[in-house]
Amino acid sequence: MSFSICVAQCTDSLAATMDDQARIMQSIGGVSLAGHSVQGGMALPPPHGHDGTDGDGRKQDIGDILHQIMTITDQSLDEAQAKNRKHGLNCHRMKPALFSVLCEIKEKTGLSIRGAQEEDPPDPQLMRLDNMLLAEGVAGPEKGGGSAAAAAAAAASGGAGDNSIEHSDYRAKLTQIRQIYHTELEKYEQACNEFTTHVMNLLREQSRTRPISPKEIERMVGIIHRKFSSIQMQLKQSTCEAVMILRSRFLDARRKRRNFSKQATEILNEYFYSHLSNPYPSEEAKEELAKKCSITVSQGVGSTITVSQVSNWFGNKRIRYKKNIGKFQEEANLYAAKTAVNAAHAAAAAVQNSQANSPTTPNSGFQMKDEEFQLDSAESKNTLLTNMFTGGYPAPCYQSDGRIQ
DNA sequence: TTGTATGATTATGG
DNA sequence: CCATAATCATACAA
Repeated sequence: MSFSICVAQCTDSLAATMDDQARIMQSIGGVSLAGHSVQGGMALPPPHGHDGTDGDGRKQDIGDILHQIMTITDQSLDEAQAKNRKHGLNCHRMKPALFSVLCEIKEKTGLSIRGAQEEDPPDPQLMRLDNMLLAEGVAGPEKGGGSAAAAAAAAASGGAGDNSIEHSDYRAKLTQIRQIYHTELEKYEQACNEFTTHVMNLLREQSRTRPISPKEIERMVGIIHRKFSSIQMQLKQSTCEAVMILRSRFLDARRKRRNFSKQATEILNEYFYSHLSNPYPSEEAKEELAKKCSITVSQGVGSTITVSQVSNWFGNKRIRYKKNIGKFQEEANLYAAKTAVNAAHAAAAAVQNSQANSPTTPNSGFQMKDEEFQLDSAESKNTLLTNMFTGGYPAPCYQSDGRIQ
């Protein structure tokens, strides 16, 4: 959004408003510029202390003055040109009288103008935008905003609180948006003030020639402020859009799956199968696993792995292992062998042995929560074969109460 | 192109 | 809040 355009818009409409005023004065004042007639109700007051002998000439006189005033208004007070005429006007003997007349007219017309647009209910959309910006941490206080945004993002993503990489990325972008928003807002504020002062000066200047009540200046200021706040609303709107886009991209990125590296999977599997009887790593264990996975992957292409990802992995692994132990048997044996090697530093012969029928071979089942999850050793040995024939799952025997036999 | 593997999300329960 | 189960959506192999 171009700032200068906004100002231009504002200026335009302001000019239009002033134009309107001039027109209103012209039409309501009921004075034809030729000075031929003065309409009924709005008749000019009789000149003080004078009889009407030279009425025609005076009417002409007044008409001239009015004409000059109108011209000044219409010409927006071109300084150099109008100075002399203005001076002349100000010193004119009829000036005070005319001024009071104009004031009176103004008083009457001003009421209807003011009455027409007094109501100014807080725009519901603006409030919505404000609320959203506040909630997203764009409009809030300085550093609290960042954490508020993080909290909002965490809440939106289901509470996975600590995937720092993507989070910091998100936060950085949000901060950027935030900064832009604030600088723009400040610019608008400043421009609004400048413009208001300018207009007020202008009006004050004009008020020496034509009657402008403080109420009217107030009204004008109100108009300007409304204009600027509508511009601000555009800014807020586009900021909201930016935040939404950022967030959806953030969530999309999270949703977009990237497989873990070979090493990471290996580490996780190692832990899983070596703790098969209780595959629930503690918080610390998860942290350690996440760190280990991230380290081994750091020189590669993959991203780092977070604690919540480790949790996801174990959650998926448990359920999938449980659902089809047969499918994981080979893998289980492999990792069992691996851990055996790692733990005991055994000789190659020992490895062969353990692969065949070591006690560490995970056919002993594990405890899932409260449910006992046991597999018959006979069945276990035949699973691969079973799969080859059935091509499907070896019928996990769910009982009516949901337990697995 | 299709089926499977897999990481992430959602719904539900304690 | 954590676990399971179901489901989504993509990566990847065949």
